[in-house]
Amino acid sequence: MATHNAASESARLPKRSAATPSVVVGLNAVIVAVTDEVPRVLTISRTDHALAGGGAADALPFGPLRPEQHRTLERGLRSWTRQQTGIRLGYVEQLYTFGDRFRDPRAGQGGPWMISVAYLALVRERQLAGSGEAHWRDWYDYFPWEDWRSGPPSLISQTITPALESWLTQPCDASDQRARQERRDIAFGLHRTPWDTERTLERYELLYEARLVGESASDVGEPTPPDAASLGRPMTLDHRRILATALGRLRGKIKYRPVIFELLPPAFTLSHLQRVVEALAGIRLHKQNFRRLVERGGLVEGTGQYDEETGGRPAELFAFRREVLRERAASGVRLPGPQARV
Amino acid sequence: MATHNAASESARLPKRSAATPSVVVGLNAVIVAVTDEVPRVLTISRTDHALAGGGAADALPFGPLRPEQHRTLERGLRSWTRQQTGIRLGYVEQLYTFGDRFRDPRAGQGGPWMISVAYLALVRERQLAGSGEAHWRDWYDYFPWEDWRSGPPSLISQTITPALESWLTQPCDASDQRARQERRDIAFGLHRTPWDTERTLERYELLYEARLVGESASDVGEPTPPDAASLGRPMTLDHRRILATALGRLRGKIKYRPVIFELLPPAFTLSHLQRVVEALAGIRLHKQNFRRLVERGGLVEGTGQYDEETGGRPAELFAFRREVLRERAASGVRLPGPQARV
DNA sequence: ATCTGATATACTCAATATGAGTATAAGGAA
DNA sequence: TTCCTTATACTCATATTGAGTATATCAGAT
Repeated sequence: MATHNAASESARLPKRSAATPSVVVGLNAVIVAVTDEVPRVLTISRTDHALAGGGAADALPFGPLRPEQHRTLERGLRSWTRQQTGIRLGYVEQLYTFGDRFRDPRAGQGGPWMISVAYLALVRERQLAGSGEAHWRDWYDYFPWEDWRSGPPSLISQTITPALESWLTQPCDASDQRARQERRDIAFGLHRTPWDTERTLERYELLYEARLVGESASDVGEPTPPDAASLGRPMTLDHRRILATALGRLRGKIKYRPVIFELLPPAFTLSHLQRVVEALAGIRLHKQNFRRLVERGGLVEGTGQYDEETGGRPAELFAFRREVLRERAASGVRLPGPQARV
Repeated sequence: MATHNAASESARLPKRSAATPSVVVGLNAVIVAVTDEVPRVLTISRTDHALAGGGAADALPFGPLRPEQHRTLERGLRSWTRQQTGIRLGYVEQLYTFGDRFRDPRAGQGGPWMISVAYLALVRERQLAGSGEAHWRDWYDYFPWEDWRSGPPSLISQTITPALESWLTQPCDASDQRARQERRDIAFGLHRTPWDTERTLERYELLYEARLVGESASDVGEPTPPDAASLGRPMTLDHRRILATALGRLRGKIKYRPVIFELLPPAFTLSHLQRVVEALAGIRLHKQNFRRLVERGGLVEGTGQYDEETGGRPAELFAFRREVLRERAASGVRLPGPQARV
């Protein structure tokens, strides 16, 4: 079940090709797995010359497109990923193409421009090989404000809201202030606005714009802001922005396409399924209703086998029903609003 | 309301930058407007040297990224569009990056590789200036099987289904045959499978793979297939594939984000709104329920003014409620299943 | 004036879906 | 056995949907 672009990519000759300067295309992978109720992303720690002081920072698996080797963008991505992490990707979907913010500091203004095509990949296991610099990390290490499974994170009320308060009042223009306030309320679910699990990118971009995360300062050569340490691990360049995009996309996608099963073994209990969904969505769900949804929706079928390791009554093992791809409609896992833990 | 990447693009230096060959990045725009219940897309007719025989074919507005001029991908796109069509784009969102299928026939194997970043743009008016080769065209000219507003198109039962039947039986392997049949049924809503308005790309790709559309033959240098004339206007290279992607994405998006208002004037009647949604979705909707959905959902508010030109009882003019962006959730126009015309 | 044919808008009603439970079943450990 | 744990079944009020019917208000014909 790869992306739909397997045989569908393109190009077109420019009218004045002689004048067109070259661009380097980078391929980035956000590789996601869920184990032990923790959504993990594969990152690579290596010294980053682009950072002031040459400090180490996490990066996504990355490599430039090599037209002479890679037959397609996606193949190029798979090849780089295998080289750097040892993982053979299964489900892959294109996320977004990022293109204008960073020119490489070493290359200067005359160097080639880089755009990067980011992909989201979902994997089951977490075997790691490759260069040894690759690590699985809890993605809430990068976005601690996104995990509401134990209720609203105190980080939001303690740190983020106050810090944004001063950002709000920066512009003297009253209408700009109102616009900022509205953005903040929508993004962080303040003032009667509900928390929207999918607005991950909006939230990260707001924090970036307010100069609260590490990257926003280092991008312009300023010192690290005071709250940056509590606002998640920083990443190289804009990789955290790419990660935020991936998180939001995945949270949205599990609601209407059965991609969640790409993260699960062939047989699983309904509780296991629910815990994986909750890990990704960052909220708790009502157990009985979740079962009803998933069973009535025909997403799964019982296998007749049982998992005895649950610590209580044994749970039946279920399997994904592939026929659901035909029956369509909302063949994902619908999520209700967040639910506080009892 | 531009895309969320306004200040969010990226790059990363390759490990071995010396060895990295250059790639040319093309920018494509799918510009959509709806007038008189017809969804239209802006295309450019010009002689296409890439086609065998140098025949003319429709193309999407296109231009290569010029790093020295364009500060971002999106700005490059806006600039090319304005040059070629005279249109200043408003709402723009990135669609997909296509990358592997076509190398330019003129450039040969040694030439630069092209990838193209496609965007979807929604506009209100349809003023045209520019080079004079730009035309607004009914997008169902390109996808005649996608318009179900007058019931299931006879094209599907008369032409497509029989033609796919012979494609089905080509592979001798029985399991391949079953897989093809399932793909066909899901894509075209055959055999108790419902018609899914969003599977536009799957449908086009199926027809392409079955060598029924003009492009699939000309891409491999074969003569035009017999049914190609009835299966929609062909386009240059893979532009029709890009268009199919755009159509599917837009059909999906109007269900959960209020982008539809980008296509409407500031004040509109509910019937007008409904006709625009129907034009895009390609299906008819139940009028009373549509009103209820849109009003109860708080998407619009009455202006107190009336349109007297309806031919019946005057209709109130409504305006989009921007506050809905805060209230979120399903702030689009939900679509039920298709409904046959009476 | 009023009838006809439009379209717009209001209201009804059954079927279904959802949110939030309670009740019962089946394991292990004390 | 009792208690604790997790799994699964069932209930029920409320909200949402699909599919109508009923009424309002215009233009133009009779």
